[in-house]
Amino acid sequence: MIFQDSSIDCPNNSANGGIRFEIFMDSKELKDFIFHGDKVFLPHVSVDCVIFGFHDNELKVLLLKWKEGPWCLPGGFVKYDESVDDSAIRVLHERTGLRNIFLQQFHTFGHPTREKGKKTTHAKSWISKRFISIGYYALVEFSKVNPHPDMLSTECKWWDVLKVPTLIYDHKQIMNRALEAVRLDLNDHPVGYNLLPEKFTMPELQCLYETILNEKLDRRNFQKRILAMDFLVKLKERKIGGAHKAPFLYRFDKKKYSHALKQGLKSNW
Amino acid sequence: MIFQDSSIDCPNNSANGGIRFEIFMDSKELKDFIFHGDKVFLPHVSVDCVIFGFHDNELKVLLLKWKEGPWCLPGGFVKYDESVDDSAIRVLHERTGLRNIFLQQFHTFGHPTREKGKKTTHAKSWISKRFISIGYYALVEFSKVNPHPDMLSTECKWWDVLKVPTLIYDHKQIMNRALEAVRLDLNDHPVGYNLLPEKFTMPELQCLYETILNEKLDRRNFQKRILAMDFLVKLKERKIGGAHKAPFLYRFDKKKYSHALKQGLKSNW
DNA sequence: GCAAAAGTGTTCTTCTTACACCCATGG
DNA sequence: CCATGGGTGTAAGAAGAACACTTTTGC
Repeated sequence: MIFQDSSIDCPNNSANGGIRFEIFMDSKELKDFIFHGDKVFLPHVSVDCVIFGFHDNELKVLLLKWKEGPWCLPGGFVKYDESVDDSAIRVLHERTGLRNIFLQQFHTFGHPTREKGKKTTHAKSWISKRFISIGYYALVEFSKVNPHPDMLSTECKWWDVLKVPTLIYDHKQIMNRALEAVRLDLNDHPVGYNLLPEKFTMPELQCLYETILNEKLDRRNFQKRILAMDFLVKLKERKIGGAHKAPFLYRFDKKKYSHALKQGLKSNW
Repeated sequence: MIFQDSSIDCPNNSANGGIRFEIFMDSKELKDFIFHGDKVFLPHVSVDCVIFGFHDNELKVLLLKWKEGPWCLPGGFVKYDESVDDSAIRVLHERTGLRNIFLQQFHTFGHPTREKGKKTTHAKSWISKRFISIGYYALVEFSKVNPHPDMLSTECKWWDVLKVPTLIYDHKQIMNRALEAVRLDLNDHPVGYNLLPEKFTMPELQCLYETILNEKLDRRNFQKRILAMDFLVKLKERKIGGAHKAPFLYRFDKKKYSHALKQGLKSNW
């Protein structure tokens, strides 16, 4: 897994202050990109990011809508001197404004017909050629994201993973594969730090797990198991305001959480 | 995982009859490859294969030795109309003579300095440029392999994974990552079909697992657990000729084995 | 006061681990 | 005959699954 610094903290994520969206805004830059992008980016290699968030008890995925076109995953290209991981980090920052995101490479998609129906209006451009795409998934805190379309898109918004529309090329497969990867990773890595607010309740955490797994879990067993993993701190406070009995708040123990992330856990949901 | 046809059987693997090693043999072809390979292959993308075999109670890995150079993993490039998986399949066939091999993509390596010390005798050639490499591992039956160097190499031979020499670039890391991937896959996939002869004994299978995991396992518990997975068939015969009590022979139940491969198992070694 | 959600422990079952004795074979 | 490896089963411990009652709150 990748963290953009050694801490799991995200000190620069709050609000949008100081974030430079390094994207091309006008059509001159778009033309430059299409006709001269190969001066900057490696040909034939792209990065696609499946960005997951959690909101309203739904697992969300951030999608872009192409101008007069279908929806797709946020993606990008690899600069000549940039690592592939850094490309994914850059894409994530450009689309969400976030840094220090939990990012994981899960598969590389390289079938020659994966971009079926690719339009060839600029057939000679590097961009109309075949691309091999390296898939990453990210887990981000929904409320901190400022969705931002790229120069090819008009819209950038969250979709419920259960209701995503038709996606371009093989992007639906990529998304499903990312989901599988997240579910598998749930077995040996703690999840939640980047998906939940700082303080959260046990039922909220359980709902997150249930949503990712798309399956109901037993309340008592869930609590026992999560607490046994020993990376939560139970707070004195309860969440007030909701109907019904006020649940306790918890937060992650950053140190233990990081350790569990690196170390791995033995658990099967 | 990838099988080159729907069966896990390897009917074409025995001996070398009819295998066409599609490699370049003389220096004209080598020159063609260096200066015009980019007409055939995608630039900047390569495939590296970590080919594991099992022999003499050792986990082996197939390595190539470059002319006047270090050892490296067998690798190759992706043809313009070829899927990345097929490139790996092609590399495997060219180096081992085998088809229908168990092949698994495990990670893509894309750091810009991963090929540290890359020689630039043909600095203008596509081949001296930066490459992003897609890692595959393969599990093959040692005795059926006919190691075959490629046009850049003088030697192709098996090494004990515990004794591999210094490898070029980041190939040692790639190998170690492949080992991790195999060990993880051991948790939810049966292993052995492509590593052991058709008939084998329980101690042999256990030795395979112990070698992969680099850890001793309890004889009785191993047997219970493996048999509970229900993809072995116990034969009436025993293995004769060895010293000591003759152990029973087993074979894989092809149907159940394939099913377990697709379905996954729940097990933690 | 009632419906809906949250707090909390115990039992049963299953899986995992640890462990020992007898048997066959070659030298 | 003995050293070595192989065949086999059981008992204890750990982990997972199933499960119920009481409390709090808003309406």
